[in-house]
Amino acid sequence: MTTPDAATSDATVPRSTGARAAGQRDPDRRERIARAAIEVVAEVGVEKLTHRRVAAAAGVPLGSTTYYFKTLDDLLASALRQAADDDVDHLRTWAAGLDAGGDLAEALAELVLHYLGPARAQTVVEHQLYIAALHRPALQHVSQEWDTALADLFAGYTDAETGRALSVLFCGWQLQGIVREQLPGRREVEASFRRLLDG
Amino acid sequence: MTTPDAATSDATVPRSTGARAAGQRDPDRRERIARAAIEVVAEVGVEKLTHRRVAAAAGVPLGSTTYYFKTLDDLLASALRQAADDDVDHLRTWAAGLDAGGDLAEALAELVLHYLGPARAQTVVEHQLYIAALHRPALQHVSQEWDTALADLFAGYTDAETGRALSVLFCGWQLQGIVREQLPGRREVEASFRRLLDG
DNA sequence: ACCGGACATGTACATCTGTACACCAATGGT
DNA sequence: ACCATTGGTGTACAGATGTACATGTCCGGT
Repeated sequence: MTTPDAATSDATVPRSTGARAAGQRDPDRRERIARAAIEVVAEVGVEKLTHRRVAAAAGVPLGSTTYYFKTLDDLLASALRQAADDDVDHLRTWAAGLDAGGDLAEALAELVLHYLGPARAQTVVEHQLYIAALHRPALQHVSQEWDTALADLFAGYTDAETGRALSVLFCGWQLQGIVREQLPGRREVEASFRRLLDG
Repeated sequence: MTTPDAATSDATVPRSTGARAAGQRDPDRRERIARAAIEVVAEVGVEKLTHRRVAAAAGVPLGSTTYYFKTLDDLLASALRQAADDDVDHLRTWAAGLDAGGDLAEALAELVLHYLGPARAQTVVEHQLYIAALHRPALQHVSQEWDTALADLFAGYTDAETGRALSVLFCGWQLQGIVREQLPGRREVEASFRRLLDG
């Protein structure tokens, strides 16, 4: 990220002959760029997302970013959609690995701590998506789908209304935990979920 | 907001004589500018916050914004601090007006709906603050204070841990409600709070 | 009456940004 | 063997932006 060497063109050197390795097909390029954009958002925030930064992070020239994404908003939207999809996938595999007889409150607490610890970057991006969607109608549908998926997933173990309540509490823990340097206690998180489940 | 007439200088007209009404003291200026910044954040988001936009919204020349706030980050930080303070004030008066024998779950549900309806702009700004703080250490302290105040307030009616849980659920409802066009049902919100309280 | 300093403003400027576009390279169909 | 199409890249450019600063204007102290 702190290496402004490659892909920071805009210089006026005519580059003697042709480009180095142009014309080679690279089918993953588009996705690589989108994923680099996610990385940038996680590290510096949406407000600092620029074509050039993404290009540097992806290791591609500036032109590539505008070739695959007509506009910056387009790039942002694709990146956040990608991030949301990845996240839902992750949640589904989590659910699949959840053993049926286990304690749901305990599992939820663990999940919260996972998202605030090892997967912190993912959580950060997810919340940036939420906020970005406030002023970008094209993204509202994406973030709504995300928390609907969350509620549906949780509802599978209880009922629709409880599922929604769990997802709300879950989001709350994520939001409050993400800004604090100290993580909430596992016991307390678990207890809060249990209260919703026992009600 | 859609009137880009005054204070959009940067033109090259030498403005015949001196400025119109310069030198006049205006003690509220600083605060007016900060409040205009809040307005801008609410309307277009943090990523579009610029000196010029704030100047236009506040009805002051560009120079004023850099006079009172050395840097843009400084302006943003002051604005968000201001917003958080206003919000805490609002919460305290809400608490003061809450009659002791009343139903807390009902009151909380009403509060949530208030923040998603009439006071939607305030909620939007509050969440932008949260997200902005992620990459701005100077702001982390502000957002932490805000949700601590929330938890303490709620704890006054129950106990510390319940207060925290209520604040988490409260934030969750705010976050999920802010992106949806349809508000959550009062009954459902109230029920979720009641579950936490009865646990 | 005078003056130092705070308030306030208009303007200049280097820099960054989004985006357009002309160009080059490979591929696949005929 | 040819060439149209698509993938890929470097560069240019107009506009927006943060910020500095010279200048003007008023107030309070002496």
